[in-house]
Amino acid sequence: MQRFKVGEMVIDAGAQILMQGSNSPQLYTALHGMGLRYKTLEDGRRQVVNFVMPADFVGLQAAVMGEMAHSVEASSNMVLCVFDRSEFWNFVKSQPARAYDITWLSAVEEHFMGEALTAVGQRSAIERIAWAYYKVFRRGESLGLVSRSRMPFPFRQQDLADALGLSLVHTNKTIAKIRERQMATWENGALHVADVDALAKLAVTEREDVPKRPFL
Amino acid sequence: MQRFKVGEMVIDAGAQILMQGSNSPQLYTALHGMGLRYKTLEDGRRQVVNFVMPADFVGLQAAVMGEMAHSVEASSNMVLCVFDRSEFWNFVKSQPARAYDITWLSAVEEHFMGEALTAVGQRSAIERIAWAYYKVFRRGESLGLVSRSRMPFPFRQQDLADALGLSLVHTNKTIAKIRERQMATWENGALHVADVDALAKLAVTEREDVPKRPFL
DNA sequence: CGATGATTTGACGAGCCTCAAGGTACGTGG
DNA sequence: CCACGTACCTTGAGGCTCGTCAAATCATCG
Repeated sequence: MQRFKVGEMVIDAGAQILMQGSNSPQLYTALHGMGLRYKTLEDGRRQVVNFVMPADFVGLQAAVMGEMAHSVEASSNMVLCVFDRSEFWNFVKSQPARAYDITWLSAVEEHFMGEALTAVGQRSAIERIAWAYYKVFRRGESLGLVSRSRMPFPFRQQDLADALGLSLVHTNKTIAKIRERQMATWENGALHVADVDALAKLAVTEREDVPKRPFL
Repeated sequence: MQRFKVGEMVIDAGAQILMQGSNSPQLYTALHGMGLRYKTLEDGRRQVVNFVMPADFVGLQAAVMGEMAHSVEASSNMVLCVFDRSEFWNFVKSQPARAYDITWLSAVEEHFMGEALTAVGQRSAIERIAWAYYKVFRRGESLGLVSRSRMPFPFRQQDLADALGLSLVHTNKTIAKIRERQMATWENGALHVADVDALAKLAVTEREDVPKRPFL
């Protein structure tokens, strides 16, 4: 896989990595830092579709479907591993095992989107936030980002609001409720989870394993 | 592809095809009729994740990830083309072009889920229903199911409500509004679209092409 | 024709959104 | 070092969208 690594890219917080509708010649794997995937409607409303964490693959959609259906931007400073798309694609096409990995990635992503859809469609505000905290935290654990129940979570409340289909104000008040219940706090870009089980219960989720992702 | 066809399966309306959490040895392609994909929470809430239409592939998730993340059931009588999973998988692995198709399918599905998430997360009730109508209708067109602006849509209002994260009652009232606005009607299992452009505008969508899907 | 399931309608209340203002932290320039 | 601007978080008040409850209408079917 290293053969197709073109280089590393360092990105400042707030910078765009990929634009909705674009067809970039590069693919990336996040190495450090976190970011956002989001779609924008014509009238400006924004849906955050997922958070980008280390080991995530970025740009697959453009590679497969021709153009990106969402934008990607950095929320913290990030380091990305850069691949050349055409090279990469030839490689994948010639190696069934790799094609399988790609499908796998896509399926995992789809699986997550289904869960997110369920969260936004069915859960109340407090359940959604508990769900998001829980998901993020479990993901962080599997990536080794958690120490003493704390992990970096360098987003704004507005980002979480846009991810969960809530207003900023209501998100803020709901975060406060979860803090008061002593389940989790989120301050200064760090998420501290005091009671994972309580979170999971409030979120109405069964404790399932975080799906492994092939690392490219 | 035909080599791996094990047979055809005829299913009555209301029957389960796949269960959430199961790991069926079969894969299907829908040939006739329509169905639902949905996830259920422990407390009974249900999120309809997508509608199954002819040419849709069913069971890919279980094939790739080990088990289904959602259930699938028939809403009308259906005819499915049945494949044996293990055979199928060997075949795909040995044929890069087919592997590509599978990846493509998965990517298209992911793309749709992103749109659905955006709809449920950002749009108001009437926008969501307009969006759903619009999506379904365009999809129907591309499948040749539409004649004189009508297409079969054999679902209950409860199904649409669960797809869009709305209550049954509010869905019903919102459907009535769209009917009053003379944009579309939905009665007796058929969707009649009177003004596609008005629907698209109400839905705040740009008119994009329906992604083609490889047929297996 | 009763029984079951889907659609429809009305009344009422709650959850969430919008508007508005104030607070805090941080960086920049005078 | 302080004034000022900016970005983000916090809090309060009021109102609208949407959910819940309830019951009526309608269709299908044994």
